[in-house]
Amino acid sequence: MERKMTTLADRFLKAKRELFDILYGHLNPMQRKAVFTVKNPLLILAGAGSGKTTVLVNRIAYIIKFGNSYYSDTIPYELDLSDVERLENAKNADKEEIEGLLKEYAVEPCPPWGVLAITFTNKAAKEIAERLERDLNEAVNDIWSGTFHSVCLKMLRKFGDRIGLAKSSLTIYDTDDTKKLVSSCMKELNIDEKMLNPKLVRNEISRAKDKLITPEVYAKDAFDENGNANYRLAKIASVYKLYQQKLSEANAVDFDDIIMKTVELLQTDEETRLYYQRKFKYVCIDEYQDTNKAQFVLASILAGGYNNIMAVGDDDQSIYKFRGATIENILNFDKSFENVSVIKLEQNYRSTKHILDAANSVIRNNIGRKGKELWTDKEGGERLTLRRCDNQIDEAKYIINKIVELVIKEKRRYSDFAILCRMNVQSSTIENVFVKSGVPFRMLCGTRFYERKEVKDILSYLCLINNPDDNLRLRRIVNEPKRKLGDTTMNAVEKIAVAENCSMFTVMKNCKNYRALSQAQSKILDFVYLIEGLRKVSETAPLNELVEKTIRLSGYENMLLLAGEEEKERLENVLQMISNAEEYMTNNPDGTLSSYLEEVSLVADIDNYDKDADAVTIMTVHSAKGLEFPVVFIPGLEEGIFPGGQNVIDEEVEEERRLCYVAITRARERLICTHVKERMVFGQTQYNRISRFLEEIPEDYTVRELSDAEKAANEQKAAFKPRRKIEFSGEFIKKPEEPGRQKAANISQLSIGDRVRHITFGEGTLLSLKPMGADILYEIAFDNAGTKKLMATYAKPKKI
DNA sequence: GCCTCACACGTTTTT
DNA sequence: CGTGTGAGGC
Repeated sequence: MERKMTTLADRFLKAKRELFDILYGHLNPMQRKAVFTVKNPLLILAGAGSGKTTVLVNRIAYIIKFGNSYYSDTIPYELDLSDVERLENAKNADKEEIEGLLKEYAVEPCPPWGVLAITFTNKAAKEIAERLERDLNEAVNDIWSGTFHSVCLKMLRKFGDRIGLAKSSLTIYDTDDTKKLVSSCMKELNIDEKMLNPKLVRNEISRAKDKLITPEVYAKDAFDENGNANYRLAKIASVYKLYQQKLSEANAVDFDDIIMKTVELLQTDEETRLYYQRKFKYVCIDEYQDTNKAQFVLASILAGGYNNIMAVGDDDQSIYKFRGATIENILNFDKSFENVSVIKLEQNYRSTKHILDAANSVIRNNIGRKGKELWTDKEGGERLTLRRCDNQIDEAKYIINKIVELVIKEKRRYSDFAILCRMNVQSSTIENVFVKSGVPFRMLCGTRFYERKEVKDILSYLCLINNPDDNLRLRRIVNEPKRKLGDTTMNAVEKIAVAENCSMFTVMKNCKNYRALSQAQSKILDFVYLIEGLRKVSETAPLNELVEKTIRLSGYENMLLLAGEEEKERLENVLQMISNAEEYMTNNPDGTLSSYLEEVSLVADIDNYDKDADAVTIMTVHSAKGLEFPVVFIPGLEEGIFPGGQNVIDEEVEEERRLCYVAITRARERLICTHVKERMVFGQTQYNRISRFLEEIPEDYTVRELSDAEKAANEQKAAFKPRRKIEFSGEFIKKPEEPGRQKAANISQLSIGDRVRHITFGEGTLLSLKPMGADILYEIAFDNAGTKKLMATYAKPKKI
């Protein structure tokens, strides 16, 4: 009897799994494994173009529809032969029928509200939501999916009062606001901005928050073990403390606080923590390589209930280190959680073999990586095109001519092309040439709508109406348009506010009580009445009316009208805000002023990214992540541009190389790389040598296209030395046959364990060496300067 | 309090 | 080479 049951159960499980494989037949075996592995922590290392989003979306849908059916051995206890036969006979049924059948036998399907899906950008969040909706219909609405910041804010809105945040009038400060706040803190502390760059301080504070370092801990860290203060760190610590105090007085949070405060909430308030740990049965995180420490801690707490955490990422595409992302999160995933499975997705469905081989040969030169090799079953394809131009105007012209050529020869659309720049400055030359050429294009790197001064001004009014304690926004607009409320008056107001421990707006409201304000009294009250009046409007009128009244009654519109032609664009932008507000009301009937402000500060790409327009796309490599194009141009492949600026020297180059990898892997069919002989940067002409990244790509994958002048020069040379034609015409740098290795071997006179002396860091011991491109990367433990990674040609350490 | 001129500075970007 | 900011004059 028992034996018969086992057989029946085996047949049942086998038939069920076969049906799942049919249902998910559009995925490859590795992708399917990733979808079906839902219990315990899972790390998916997904290379570029390997179907990462498809896996993520299918996995979430699978969890909701089928729970843990595939790998679960659970069988329905009333199972009989007819069940098994039903499954076995369904093999040839259509997918809808199979799905319905499998749902009947689902093991612990998860309700949508039990799933948390976190992404980095709104773009990604939107894409995932859209693709899920196709599969799950209205069930998507219950899934918590969004960016780290939107998810955290949702929690703070609900439970923020438990850590002392007023929930209703919570204000979000963007990067621009925080810069201003840091500056004003430094002024108050009498720290000379020439001695300590406020931008650096802001960055430092932001990095500290990424690592969950509080002002108190930061202040402690400013002292070494002997109790001596590091002057610089101590100064920054004092700014950090005051900065945080001012944020809290204004009931404001910056972007980093949104994460850090949520962690604080979950760590200190057990009830909240248990509530979310019980709620979220499955936690999924996209772009895991870009997470920082705070986000890692947050994710581990949220997943702490069921331990079903999944992270998708690609260590080779980590390009936000400068913003606090730690690649260690992905490298240490298996150590951070228990019972971890790791699945690698290495089959690329996007690019041709030549493009992939080129990408692989570049990224291979990085040391700190999990090691992954993309492959494709597509053969060959076009080789990469390399082209050297005289200057950046010539470069832009070449690109446009090439586009026109391919449009005619290969019948391509303009929207097939993308130009990926390392720096925004590169795009302005290209833009100018495009305008003249008449080829349609769109720039995706200019100033965004909500970052424009006039738009931020109007938003500041709205913020102040929403939260009168917001001193920063008050100061921004109190004299914009001019109301004769300049620095003298406002400094007086600020002084009183500090003394009375209240907000500046409160002081202004009670200005009759302060003799120091008697002269400006009527002007101050005019402003107070304006804001209070608009506050009343906000309580009853719809949002678009409030925006309109704000623009009119504040005198802002008049100011722009009087400025005439010069400010026409600003006026249009301001008026655009009225229709934006109207649109928001249509999409969010229950929307309030504060929810609108939240959306605006968290959602940056309401931008006019018109997907359907037939135009060439110009953007930075950073913003191209996650996108793909049939034809990609990478201009400016020169040392000093790409790899750029200060990042040419040490380990920073690895991030640049990942960036290059991202750029290359955006291309589906064609990749065209250009570099120039001379480039004007900041009014000075640079003569940069060709990028090391291009030298890392073997010649087999590339074709060098010559300009007419170069062809002529070559023919002349050929007449004398027909056998020794220089392939890289005019180039004096020879490419090693196997990139890097040979030349590297020549420089390397050091071996591991050697004692070395460096010109700035002093003496140390060589820990490791690694050939990189045409150079060697040394890791040296210096006796007095810590462990550093240095390039042999730049650092020139000497053996002692 | 406002305007103008000189000087400084100038990667990458999402939230 | 541009742009934006800040100090100093009016």
